[in-house]
Amino acid sequence: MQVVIDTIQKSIAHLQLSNLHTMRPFYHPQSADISLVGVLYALGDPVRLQIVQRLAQTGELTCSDLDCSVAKSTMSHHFKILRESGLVLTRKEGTQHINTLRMADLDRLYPGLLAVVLRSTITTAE
Amino acid sequence: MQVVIDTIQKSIAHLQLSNLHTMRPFYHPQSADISLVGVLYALGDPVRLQIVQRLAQTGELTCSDLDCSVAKSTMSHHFKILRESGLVLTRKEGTQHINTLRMADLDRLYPGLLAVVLRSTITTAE
DNA sequence: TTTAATAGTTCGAGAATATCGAATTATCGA
DNA sequence: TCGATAATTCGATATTCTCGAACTATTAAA
Repeated sequence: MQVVIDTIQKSIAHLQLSNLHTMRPFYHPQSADISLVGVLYALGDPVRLQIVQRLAQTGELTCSDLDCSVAKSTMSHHFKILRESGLVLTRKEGTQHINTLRMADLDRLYPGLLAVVLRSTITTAE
Repeated sequence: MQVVIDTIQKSIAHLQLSNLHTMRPFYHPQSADISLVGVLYALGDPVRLQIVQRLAQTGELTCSDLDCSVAKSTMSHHFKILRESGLVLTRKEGTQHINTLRMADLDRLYPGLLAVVLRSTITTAE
């Protein structure tokens, strides 16, 4: 999956130049480049699913807002995958990175998907 | 994810005894044991997503009904994951294993999920 | 009843990905 | 400037994926 994403990113790298002026430090796919399989892949992990569910509740989250049963570096990795799959937007604010759900994009691309995921808000994060 | 599934399977193994008389050769989770994260994990692979999409179109599929760009053993592996996540039911018929979508179970557990997945039937199987 | 053919699984090795702790970068405040 | 905080990157180990080869099971033919 990662090799797939890498390939996609490389092939559309020139399109991302238009985002430079916004100074987002990380790669974020444009709406048109958010693939269903990539989103499902990102959601198919207990930790990441929980992140998304809590993001929907709280609106914003930083890496360390969670009671991390996993290491900090692993958390960073999970947020990277959420970001690069198009689920999450990360912006810098001081020393912390604030993440928000890309609700609008996702609802337009895959209407109902997040709704299903958020409906079962039982923390099935085993 | 696999370690998670293994743990679940082990912990509920005794419950599966009630299915013995149906002579299904493989592990199939009972409806109550189909987890959202497991389903999303199963769907988060290009090959498996395509399998599910084609299953919805054709109703039934065997391992070799697909133009496999992947090896036969890999295909078997993918069907195993679809089966053990609860997405697919596999029954033996002669020498072949016939797979069907567990539509009813999934629609009841996660209404709308398959609909979203099947709506984007553009074969985005990269 | 052998023999061969078909469908699928299992096994072992190498490639890819995940997880962790340690080291590094970046920003803010004293 | 010097720490403190937040998060990423790096290197090593562990898990998972993919493949071809070998194996099992079932059907059909000889």
